Amino acid sequence: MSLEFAILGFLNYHPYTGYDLKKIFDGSVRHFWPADQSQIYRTLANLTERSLVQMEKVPQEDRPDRKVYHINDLGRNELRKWVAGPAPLDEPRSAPLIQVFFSGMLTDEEILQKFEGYAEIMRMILARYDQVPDQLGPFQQEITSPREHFFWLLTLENGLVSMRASLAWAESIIERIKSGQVPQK
Amino acid sequence: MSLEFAILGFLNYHPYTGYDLKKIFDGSVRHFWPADQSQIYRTLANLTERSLVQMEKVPQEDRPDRKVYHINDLGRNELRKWVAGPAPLDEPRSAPLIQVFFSGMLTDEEILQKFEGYAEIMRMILARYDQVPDQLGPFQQEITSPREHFFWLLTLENGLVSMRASLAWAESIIERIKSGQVPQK
DNA sequence: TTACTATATATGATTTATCCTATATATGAG
DNA sequence: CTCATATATAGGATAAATCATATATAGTAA
Repeated sequence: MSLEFAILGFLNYHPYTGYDLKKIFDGSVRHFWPADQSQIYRTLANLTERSLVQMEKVPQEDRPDRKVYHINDLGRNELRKWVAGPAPLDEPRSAPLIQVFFSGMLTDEEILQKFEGYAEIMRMILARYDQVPDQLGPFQQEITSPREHFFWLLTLENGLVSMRASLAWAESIIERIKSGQVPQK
Repeated sequence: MSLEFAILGFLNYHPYTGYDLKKIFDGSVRHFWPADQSQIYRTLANLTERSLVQMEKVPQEDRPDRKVYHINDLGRNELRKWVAGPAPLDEPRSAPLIQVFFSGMLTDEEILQKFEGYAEIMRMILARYDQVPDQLGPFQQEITSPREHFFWLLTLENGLVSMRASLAWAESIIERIKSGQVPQK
C-alpha cells in the first residue's frame, strides 16, 4: 500500500496531523497520487497500531484538538527500505481506452466528438500541471532543499511528458478521422 | 465499473464463456486492462442478475459443461451508451512516482540503480507491446474488420507513446545523475 | 503417485478506495 | 434559520481487485 509510504515520507520531513497531510497531498502529489481524507485517517490509525508512528494529542481552545503524528525510527527504516527497493508492480488500467477499443460501433461523427473530448480533457490536465507549483501551500516550507525540489519536479516532468504524448496521440487521431483514414463499418 | 463494459463489448461480437473471455482479455486488452478470472466470473454473474446478458448452459462430454453468455438488447444499449458517453474519470496512481518523490533520501548510487531499474522495466514493457499482435489467439477471429483492428491498434499506440515518453524521461534522468546534475544532500 | 498441462466452473478472505455520513469548534452571508 | 467556509476528527456502506482456494473433466511425463 503506497499511501502508507507516502504518509511516512511526509512525516519524515515534519510531524503532521491528518488534516495537514490532506492539504499537503493536494498540493504536492495529487497529480500522481490523489489521497482521500478517509484513507488518510485510516492509514494513520493503522501506522500507529503497527508502531511505525506515534500520535501526540495537542489541545486547542477555539478549535478541535489536534492529533499530531510523528514518525519513529522503525517507521523511518521501513520507509527507506521501500524507497530504495524495487519498483512496485504497476499495472494501471485505463477505462477511456476500453471506450476507444470499442469505438468502432459508433458513427464517425461520434468518434470525432469523443476524441475531441479526450483532447480537451488532456489539455485541461496539462494546464493543471502548470498550476501545481503555485498550489504547494504548506508544503512549500518542506521543499527548501534543492534536492527534494529536484525529485518533486521529476514527478511533474513524468506526468507532463506522458500527458503530452497522449495528447499528441489524440490529436493525431483527430487528424486521421478528419482526413478519412478511419476504415468504414 | 469498466470491466463490465469490456465484457459486454466482447459479448457483442460473439457469445463467450467466462473461460473464453479470460483468454480474450489476455490476448487483446491486457496492456491497458488486465482482467482477473475471479472478477470475470463475478461480473458475468452480476450482468446476468441485472438481465443485461443471458446464460446458456452447454453440456459437454469429455469436459465440464460450458456456460455461454449472450448479450441482449438491453445490454447492447447500455454498452453503446457508455462507449458514446463522456470519458470516465481517470485518476491513475503511480506507486513508483512516490518512490521517485522521496528519492532524495537515498545515495546517488542508489538513485542511479533505481532509475536504471525503472528504465529496464519500461524496455521490457515496450518489448511486450511488440508481442501483443502475436498473442491475439482466439480473438483474431473477431477482429476481421479493418475498423475494429484500427481501434485496437490505437490502444496499442497509446500505450507505446506513453511508455516511450516515460522511458525517455527515465533515460534523461540517468544522464543527469551521471553528469552530476542532482543537487547534493 | 506427483506435477504439469488443458478445459471449465466457481468462492473466500482480504485490502484499498470511494462517497457518504457524522461529530466538534469557529466565522460569514443570505 | 440554511448554506457556505475554516479547523479538526472520524466511521459506514459499498465496490472492485487480488490471491488464494476449490470443484470437475481430461491428458502427459517423471
